[in-house]
Amino acid sequence: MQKMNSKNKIFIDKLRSSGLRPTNQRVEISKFLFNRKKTFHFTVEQLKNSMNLKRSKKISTATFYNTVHALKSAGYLKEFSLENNTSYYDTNVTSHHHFFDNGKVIDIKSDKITFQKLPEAPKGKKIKNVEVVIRLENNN
Amino acid sequence: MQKMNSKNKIFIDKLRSSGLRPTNQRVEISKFLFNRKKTFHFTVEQLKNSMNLKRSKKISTATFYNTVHALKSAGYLKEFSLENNTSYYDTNVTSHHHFFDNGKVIDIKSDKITFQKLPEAPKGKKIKNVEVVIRLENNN
DNA sequence: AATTACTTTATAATTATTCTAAAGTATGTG
DNA sequence: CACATACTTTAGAATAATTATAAAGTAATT
Repeated sequence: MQKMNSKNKIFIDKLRSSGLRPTNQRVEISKFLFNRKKTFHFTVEQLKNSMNLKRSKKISTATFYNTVHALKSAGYLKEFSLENNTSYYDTNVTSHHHFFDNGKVIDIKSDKITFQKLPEAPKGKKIKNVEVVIRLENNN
Repeated sequence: MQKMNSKNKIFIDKLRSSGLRPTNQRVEISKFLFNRKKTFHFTVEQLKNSMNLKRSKKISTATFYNTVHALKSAGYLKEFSLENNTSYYDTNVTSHHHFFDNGKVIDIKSDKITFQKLPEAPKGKKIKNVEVVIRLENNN
C-alpha cells in the first residue's frame, strides 16, 4: 500500500522503469540512493548497514541485492570493482573517471580527461565507453 | 632438493626476489607463468586447474594463492578486477590498457592511447599510474 | 472475494579467498 | 652430517560477498 505522493514520484519511476514494483522497501532504497545533492559510491553491505541502522524493521539483504541489481541493469547505477572482490556502485552514471587512492574512490569529471589517440574497436565491435583510473600514492 | 640448472634460473630468481624459497611447486608455477612468448591473463582458479590437470600430484590451492600474491607484491604480476568479484592477474606488468568485452580481456599497448589532458593529483598525492579500460559491445 | 503474480524474508548454498594447524622439507650450526 | 630452527605444503575449516530457495506476505487481476 504505497502512498503515491508526488514527492516520491521520481524514485518510484526509477523502480518501475527498472521492472520493479514500487514496494515500500524499494522506494526507501531508491530515495536513499537518489534523493541527494551529490552522487556517491557504495557497496551493498554499506548501503544495507547505513539504511538498517535507523530502522526498527530491517530490510533484508536479498532485497538490497535485488534492488541494486535491477537499478544497475536499468542504468541508474554504475558498477565498478576494486582489487578486493567487492562490487562498488556509483550513483553517478554519467561518463566519468576515477582516482583510486588505497581503496578510496574520487570522481573525476569527464571533461578533465581528453585523449589525443585512442585505438579502434576490434572488427564487429564498437566502443561502449572509455574509463580511466588514475591510481594515486603518497607524495614523499 | 631443487635441481638448480641454469634453465630455471630466471624463474627461480623471480621467486627469490619475491621473498620465496624456490621449492618445486613454486618453480613450476613460476615457469608456467613466465616461460612463454606472450603475456596472458588468469585467475588463480584457472591457473590451478590448468596446471593441476596435467599433474598426478596436485599443487594445493593455498600454494597457488601464496605464490601468486608474492609474485604480485614483488611486481611480477599485475592484478585487476572485472565486475565479477574475482581477481585477475596479468603477466604483462608494463603499463598498458585493456579492452573489456563481456568478461574477455584484450591488451592494448601503452602507446595506442595518449592523453591531451589529465587532471593533477590531489595535494600530497602523486600519480602512480593511469589505466584505461575501453568497454566493447557488439556492433549492430 | 478468489486467483494469480510478484515480494520479502530467513536461511541455505555457492564462490573466491584466507586461515590454521599438522606434517613435510630445507637450512644453519656446530 | 645430526639436530634445532625456520619455512612450506597441504587439507580442511573459516570468512566474506553474493546468489538461490522456498515459505509466507502483499499486491494486482478477474
